[in-house]
Amino acid sequence: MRLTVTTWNINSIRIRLPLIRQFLATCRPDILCLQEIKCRDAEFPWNEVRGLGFEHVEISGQKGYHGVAVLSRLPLATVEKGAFCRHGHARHIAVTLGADAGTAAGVTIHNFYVPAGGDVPDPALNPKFEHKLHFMDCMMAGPTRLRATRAVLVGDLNVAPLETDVWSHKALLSVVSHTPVEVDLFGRVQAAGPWVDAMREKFDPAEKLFTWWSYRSPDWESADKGRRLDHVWLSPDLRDNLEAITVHKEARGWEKPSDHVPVTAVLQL
DNA sequence: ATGGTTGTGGAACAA
Repeated sequence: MRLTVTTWNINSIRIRLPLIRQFLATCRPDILCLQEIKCRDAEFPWNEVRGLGFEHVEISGQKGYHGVAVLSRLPLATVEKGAFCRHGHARHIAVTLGADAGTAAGVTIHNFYVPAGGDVPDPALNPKFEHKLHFMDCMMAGPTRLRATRAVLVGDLNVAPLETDVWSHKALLSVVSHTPVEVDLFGRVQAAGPWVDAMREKFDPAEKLFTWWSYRSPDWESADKGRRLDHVWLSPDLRDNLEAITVHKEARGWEKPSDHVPVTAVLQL
């Protein structure tokens, strides 16, 4: 069977429902992982989301900020949330597909929203940056250490690791998301799985590849000062099951867009 | 070096 997984930082699910509908008109993933839903569980548009065809919905929400959700057409067996974050932010949810999910049964999907880290790239001066590093430390080696077998890890990881993951490597060396300390730690988190960078399996690492363009640039497309902050990682046993990756860049140009675009992985299981 | 925009919630904060 084919398993299709999309990750999308939606930047408020309540005002972005029309955009999700627009996306689903051309791409109908089995699993849609959302970040920055920005609502409490009770404020989540449950009925609308079920109306979109996702019968199985798990969310970790909080008031106003952050928040992650997994929307699934396939049955889920287990759900975990709340790990990795010292401050109790809603930044992670993991699901395992149920025994009745065909050959995808037992696959685990981690959905992450790693802290952005503020503006100053110095953990001694900026608590948000220190928290970002701590969060990644927990992903790598914490008590809730990830087990990378039959697993997919997606989300807004808020790090652009490669020189080609930013519009200008030189210009962004001291900009949070692309600093050497973050990139180094990001690499160690990836190696700890170990995890396969699925996007770079399909897109030449020598080519620029972005998933986010700031709102603060009205001419985002012509300026093209993007970054690859959103990621799809696979456990190594699933590397050969990866059929395709799509970066839905067109979504950045839709009406009232998120600043992030969806990324979709197709696995043949 | 600065400022540029968006969302929540109704000021200030996060991104």
